[in-house]
Amino acid sequence: MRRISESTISRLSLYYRTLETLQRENVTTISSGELARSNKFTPAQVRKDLSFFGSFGTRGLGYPVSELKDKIASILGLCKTWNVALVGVGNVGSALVSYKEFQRQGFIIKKIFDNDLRKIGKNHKGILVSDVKNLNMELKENKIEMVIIAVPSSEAQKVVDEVVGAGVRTILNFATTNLKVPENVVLRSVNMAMELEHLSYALANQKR
Amino acid sequence: MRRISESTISRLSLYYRTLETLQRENVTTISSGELARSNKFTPAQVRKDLSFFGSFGTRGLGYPVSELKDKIASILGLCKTWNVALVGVGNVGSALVSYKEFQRQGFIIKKIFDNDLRKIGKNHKGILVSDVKNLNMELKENKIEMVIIAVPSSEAQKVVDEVVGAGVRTILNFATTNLKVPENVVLRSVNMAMELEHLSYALANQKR
DNA sequence: GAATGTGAAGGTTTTCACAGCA
DNA sequence: TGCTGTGAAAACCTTCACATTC
Repeated sequence: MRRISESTISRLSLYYRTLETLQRENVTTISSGELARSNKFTPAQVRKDLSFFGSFGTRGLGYPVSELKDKIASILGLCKTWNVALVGVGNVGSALVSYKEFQRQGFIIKKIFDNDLRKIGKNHKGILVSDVKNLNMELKENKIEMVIIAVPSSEAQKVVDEVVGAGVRTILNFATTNLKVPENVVLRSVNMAMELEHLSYALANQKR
Repeated sequence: MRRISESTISRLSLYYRTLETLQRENVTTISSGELARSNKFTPAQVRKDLSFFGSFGTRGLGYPVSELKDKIASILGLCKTWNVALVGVGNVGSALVSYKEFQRQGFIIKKIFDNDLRKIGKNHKGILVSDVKNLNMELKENKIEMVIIAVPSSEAQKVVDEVVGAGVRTILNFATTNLKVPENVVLRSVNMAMELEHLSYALANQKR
């Protein structure tokens, strides 16, 4: 299969969300045009995106909401569950543990790590906080497939290196740093600073 | 000026971060090649990006670190400060208030709104929490330029409509919904669910 | 000699436009 | 008739390559 672009995946996420809503409203069929409108894309875009994965629609009619939703779920890997570990239980880490979307998407937080002695050994919303010193060993033992980095920027690269060393190949990063990972590791960063800079640019260049 | 692409703005953010580091290390000059290497871009890309805004380098030498940093800051609007309001002080909102990067980028949280009577009227890290009922009036009175939406998804569109109604044209959204805004409003969403779906896709399609 | 700044070339993504099917 | 699925065209973004400048 041809390599699928990042933007296509992002849009699939959005289609998925729209389809969830439609399903709740008992809509059974939707056209590329309507699906496009609710996300400000073009109908052709929607059809192209979907066409990379097969043909799910009926000519003259549109797409079956529930089937398409399931199909996208399977493309995005939302049917499976993944073993996740969180490193760092500060403000961000803490918010993440209570973030329901996580579970809903099949990301199960199995382990939490921190370096703060006051936190280690205690329970955090039902999950025991382990010493970050045992990271490597425990990641392997618990078959962790993804790690969330929510430590201060200054520590982030060190943690990433250990995580990669333990064989984890998918990382979600919340630190504001340029992290280096080998080719075969997927790293996505939720870079608030960058979002802010986009907004700042928009604000500064707004037509009045 | 030709419209600047989103990706160029994202990269400027990253260059900016690199330049900050270099300045701390007392490096005075940097070539497009070095700037590229530290972010996994190409030298040509760096030069193109910068060329949209002027010519800041010296042929045969490179770019002056401190000047280039300031120049990018001014492009991204980081020299100015913006009046910001936060709507919703749950897990996310709360984490945002303590997020230092915010202030550093010139986003000053002037107002916090919530609909929870237990929170209204109380102080939250030095900022008084107001009733979301007074949103429209208070946004105008305080000359708020940007609003952060950190309310449950079900409420988000309602809040956005009010915010837009009050004349705010820049919104940072943390709710997991497709929000609708008029053409002239800049909306950026920090969509965790989307990030997760990218990772989920990566995990599901990882070559073993 | 070394590195910028930039047209032109090369890629990738998006949109167009229409054949094909319900 | 109405809407999908898809090659082809257009738009957009990235890289190349070199003239230009220090």
